[in-house]
Amino acid sequence: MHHFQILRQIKECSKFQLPIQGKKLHAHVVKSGLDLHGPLYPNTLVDMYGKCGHLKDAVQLFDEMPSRDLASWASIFTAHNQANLPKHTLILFSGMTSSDGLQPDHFIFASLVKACASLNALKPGLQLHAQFVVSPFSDDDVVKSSLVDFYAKCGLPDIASRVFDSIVSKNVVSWTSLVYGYARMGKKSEALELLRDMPLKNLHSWTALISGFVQGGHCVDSFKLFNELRRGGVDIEEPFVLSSLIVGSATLAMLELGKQVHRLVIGLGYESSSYVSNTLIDMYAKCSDILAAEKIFSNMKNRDIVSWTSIIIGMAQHGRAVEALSLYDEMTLTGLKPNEVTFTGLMYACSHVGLVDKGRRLFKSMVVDYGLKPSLQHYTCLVDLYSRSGHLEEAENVLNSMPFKPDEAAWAALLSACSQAGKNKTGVRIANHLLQLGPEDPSTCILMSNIYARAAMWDSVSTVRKLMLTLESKKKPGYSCVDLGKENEVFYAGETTHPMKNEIFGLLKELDAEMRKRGYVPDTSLVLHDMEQQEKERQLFWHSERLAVAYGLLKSAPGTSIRILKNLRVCGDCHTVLKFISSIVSREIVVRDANRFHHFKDGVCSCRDFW
DNA sequence: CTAGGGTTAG
Repeated sequence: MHHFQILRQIKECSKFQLPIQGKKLHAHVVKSGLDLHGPLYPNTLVDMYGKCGHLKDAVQLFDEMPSRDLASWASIFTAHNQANLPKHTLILFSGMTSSDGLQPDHFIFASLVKACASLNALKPGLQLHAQFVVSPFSDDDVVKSSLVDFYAKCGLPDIASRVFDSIVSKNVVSWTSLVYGYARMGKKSEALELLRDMPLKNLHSWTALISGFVQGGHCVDSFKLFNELRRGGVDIEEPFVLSSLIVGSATLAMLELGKQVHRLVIGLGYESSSYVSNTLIDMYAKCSDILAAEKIFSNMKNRDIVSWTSIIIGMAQHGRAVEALSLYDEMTLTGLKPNEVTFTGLMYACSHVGLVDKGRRLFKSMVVDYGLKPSLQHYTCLVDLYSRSGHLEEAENVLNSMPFKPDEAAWAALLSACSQAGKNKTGVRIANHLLQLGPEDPSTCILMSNIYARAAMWDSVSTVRKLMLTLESKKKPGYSCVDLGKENEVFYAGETTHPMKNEIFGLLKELDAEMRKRGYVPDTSLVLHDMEQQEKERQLFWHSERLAVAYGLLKSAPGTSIRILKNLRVCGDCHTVLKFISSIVSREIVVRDANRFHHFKDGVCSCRDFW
């Protein structure tokens, strides 16, 4: 074989992702001693390994190269970008200028800017832009296009637009980058206008707009656009856009909508895409249908770390911690390595069933066995674990020795434990830390106020109560949305204008009487204003989740579960009430609040009263 | 030989 033929074949391997054949050709080159003839083989081979996802081989070859030119560096950068290691791309770049003394060309600039874009690394990106402008390559449209994408991803659509204007021959790639930037920042009309004006658009462009809307939280708009895309008869030849829509359904917590997208996935034949299945697992879990999530998971042929992590977190959030932990055991048996996200789910699971030793071992295993660096969130989970199980000293030790500044959640976990264990002295110390930090969660304030009251520190009590009043005025209005399949109904606290107000009120009153017979005592400690007990109880009575439950009971088919989405956390009293109601009416009530899921059934909640 | 746009878990 002539060497140009071999080169062509290696390139074919990169194009069609055939690493095994590529490896054979590599062996052939080595055996024939051909790599001595020119610099093209190593570069082409590095490129091939990178594009086939064999980063290790690419790096090894790169390291063994006697001399490296700009193309070698460009290939190794692409390999790292593609392996989702953009950070390494930037680290390697400093070696390129320092050890090899090379200056970046347009290929290098484009790869580096892409790395900055996926990292959201504004500062290095700005530096590269400055370097690019004064370089001999400053006219290159591809680099400019990568800069448009970079500014779009960094949330700077106006700068993106200025760079876009400087592109001499704009193509579908540069247009799409800008569309994405506008969509993400909620610049709806600009994004739509741009899409309309595009001389050439493809599925890629539509997907950029739709996913941009989802990521910017404008999920309803993303569905509107998708309908437009369908009406326009665009062929959905790849499932990217479907993943975005599934994320959109999950964000909106609209189960029926998610199911509709799922049916479309099946109809278009994308059930086997692991990206799609992974988003479906998460969507069903977030829409409270954990059984459907399990079903997707168990039907998957090739489960990756995201699939396992999604189902583990789903289980943990739905209060099924034991299953979450045994899924982890099953996962490790298959040889898959957990990552930081997996451990977040596992620690969460442990702390919610009080498995202290297990949680401690997992935390250690994360560092020792897998070389992962725990984040603040992991430490907070650890503090939570120790606090809840009464290991107060250990909890405080973690707080004081962890390599992060503890946040409100971490301090509050310990404070709550102090309060329960009657450790007033420690409690006061923790509360003082919190006061300095400026707590933003009303339930943290309640804890602090109680601790100070027990220590007879009335000045501090009054400081905290003042703080609570300012928090109250900044608070988002609470609402609950009950999902009745075809329709959703939103209720705000104290709402008195609903057409079915009388029926709702009547039902709640009936339930209230029955609950009191069964021993319910309203907990008004969270109602702030100075008013009579009766008035406080009346306030609780009109909390949005109760209105939503009553409406759900009136409108839904007997025996079905009632699904409610709440934008804030469920208050302690409503939590008690929902437990009572679930047993009085023998119905399952599933509430997704700002933090987690609560499955109320037969008078108990899956969260075991801790949330 | 080498570069730029759209998808997943906290």
